[in-house]
Amino acid sequence: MFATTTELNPQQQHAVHHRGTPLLIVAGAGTGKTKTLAARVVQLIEDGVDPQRILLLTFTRRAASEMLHRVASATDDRAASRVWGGTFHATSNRLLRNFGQAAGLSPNFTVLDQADSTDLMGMVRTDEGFGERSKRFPRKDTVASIYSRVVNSQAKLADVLESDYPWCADHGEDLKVIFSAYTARKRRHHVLDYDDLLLFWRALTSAPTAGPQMRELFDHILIDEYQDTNPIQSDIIRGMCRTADADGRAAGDTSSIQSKPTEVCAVGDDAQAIYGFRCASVENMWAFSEHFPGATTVTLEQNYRSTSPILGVANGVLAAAPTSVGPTSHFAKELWSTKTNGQTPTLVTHHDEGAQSRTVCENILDARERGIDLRDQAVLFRAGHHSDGLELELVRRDIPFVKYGGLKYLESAHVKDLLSLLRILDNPADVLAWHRVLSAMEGIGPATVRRLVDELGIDDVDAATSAATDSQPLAEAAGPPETSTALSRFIAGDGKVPAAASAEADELRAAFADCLSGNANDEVPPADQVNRLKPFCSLVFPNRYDNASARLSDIDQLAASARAYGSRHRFLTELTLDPPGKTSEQAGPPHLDDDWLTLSTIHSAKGGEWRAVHLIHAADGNMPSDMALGDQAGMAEELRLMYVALTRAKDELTVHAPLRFHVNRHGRDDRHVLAQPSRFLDPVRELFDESASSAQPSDETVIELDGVGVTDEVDTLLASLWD
DNA sequence: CACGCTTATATTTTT
DNA sequence: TATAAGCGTG
Repeated sequence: MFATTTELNPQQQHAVHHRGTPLLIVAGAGTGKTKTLAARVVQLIEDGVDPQRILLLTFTRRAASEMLHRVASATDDRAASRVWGGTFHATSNRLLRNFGQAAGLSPNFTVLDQADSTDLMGMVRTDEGFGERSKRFPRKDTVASIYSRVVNSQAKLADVLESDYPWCADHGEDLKVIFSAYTARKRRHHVLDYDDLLLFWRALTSAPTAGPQMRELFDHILIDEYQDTNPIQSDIIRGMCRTADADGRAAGDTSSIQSKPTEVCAVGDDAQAIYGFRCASVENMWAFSEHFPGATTVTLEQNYRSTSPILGVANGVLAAAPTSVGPTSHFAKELWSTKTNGQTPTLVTHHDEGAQSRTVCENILDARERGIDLRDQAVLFRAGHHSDGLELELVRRDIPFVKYGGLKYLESAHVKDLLSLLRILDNPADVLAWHRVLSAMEGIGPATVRRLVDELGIDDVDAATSAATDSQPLAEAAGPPETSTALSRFIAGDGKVPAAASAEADELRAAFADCLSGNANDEVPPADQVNRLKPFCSLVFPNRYDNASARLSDIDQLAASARAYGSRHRFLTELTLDPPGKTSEQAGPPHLDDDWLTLSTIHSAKGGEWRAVHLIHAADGNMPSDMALGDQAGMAEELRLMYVALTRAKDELTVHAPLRFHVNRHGRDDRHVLAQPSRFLDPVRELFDESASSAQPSDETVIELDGVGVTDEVDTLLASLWD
């Protein structure tokens, strides 16, 4: 018997043992959701279900590994490792390697991450000549996000433009051109973006042979964070389920025994739906019993995480939502806790951001004095850049931290440079990667790149990849190098480069050759390839970047992480599907004492919990973000974001609200805006201990303050001249 | 044709 | 800050 099963409360037990009909677990924050889900998997295994036939879909890799870790410690490691666990995207990647051929996909397809697909969109944008239009054309990021929104919401471009991008409405026709060129290019080069992973998976579930085969794979499908799935993901789940009357004999197959229906178990909390911007729709959860007839619902309401005072604030925020906000939750539940004694949460208002940073640092050190390690504390915020000021202060005080969310180091230019080198080796038809690498060299610009791509036949996809595909159907490793003519021709010296680039090009040719020098079954270890490519970087970086040496040492870090992988292809794929969530920028690599503070966006903090939580920038304008004002659905999501943040705290909760902050993130101007603490806190203000920060505004701010004051005065004077 | 300069402009969250 | 677009120089 699973040891902790006995520690489960009746509702949790019910969720673990329920069989026979689809199950929806409505699990409030901190109600032991992870524990319950893990216990259910353990129970399934103990009941004799083949672990391999269990699919556990989670929102992040972190969530999957935590859950499977628990499973492993309750059963045995081998069983746990055979469970299919991971994100929708990672699982799709795995399935498409095997079943993708039914959809005409090469098993060696490359996955583009967000930045890659944005870059590709940018290439298409310029190639299609949208640079020189009379009207200013949307930037590549905007184009890419419109595209993704259209795909994920499955809505018409015109409707998306009207509702979400009104300022781009004029470019509807042009966008169509770009989108189809973008799609054509992806197909041509056997490349999939994140959205494709979902689309292809869904399409395959309704393919005549692959569909039934995939449905045969799993007997149990468990989905975590169901409130944050989008319509495509919902289709996928349904498409992966055997129902009583589908497939089986109906499809005319030979087996005389009809397989039992697949059992689905979804877990979620609609009060914590915070991914609407990614087209997640809580409606999936609300419609669960329509999508899965005969479904049973179990509600978990006992909160094991937070003290009553903290829970009181969180419940209050949710219950007393302002009328401008629509309904926040459809499932009735009231969280309660047995941890009835606890500190009253604190709300601190600050004069400005600098004062907030200093106070937070002091609070953190204070809490540590009281016995709360840094690792038990987190600072949460709405947007990645909200921690900028605090990070400086933390570094100044030598407080180690790790930041989750915001810009990741994989997205920094120099890391992408190196990954592009690997990607060329992996898929010599990857024009995007070639483009990046070639133009990094001295004296090579857009025109030369075009010429080289042409001369080397990089864009000549059939020649470059078909050989690889034919020779290694379904194999794990990438195609043998000698068949990829573009790359081998480059190595052999084809492709004239300008004199200024010849040394760099020679180094690159040699490095590529060395990286490919292993034989087909025994590739050069990926870490060694990274190291071999480094000299090229040291030639090229100084022209490209100011701080070349710092960036070069990041390459070493990359080599270190490559060490964990046996093949380059796997390394690249894992990296795009499961990018390390941490930012590289740290206050020194986690100090000797191995204790560090967590900084995180609220989105990335989902599922986390800490003894002390410091929520910063909780001022109107930031929370809710003023971009959501006027949009009911958006406001509701902002409120749930607040709820998620508050419910991360176990023992101590401090909410900080600076009353002045910059209007523009990158603003070189001194413009500030005055704000109130978040309106979401208004109904629960009496549940807080309120105080005004004693920290003085920083010197710079005083100057800025004067500046603003003086400007106002002058402007008023001027205005009086013509009014 | 590359590259270094100048200008205007945007707005958040992530697999 | 970073991206896009335009312009002048070599």
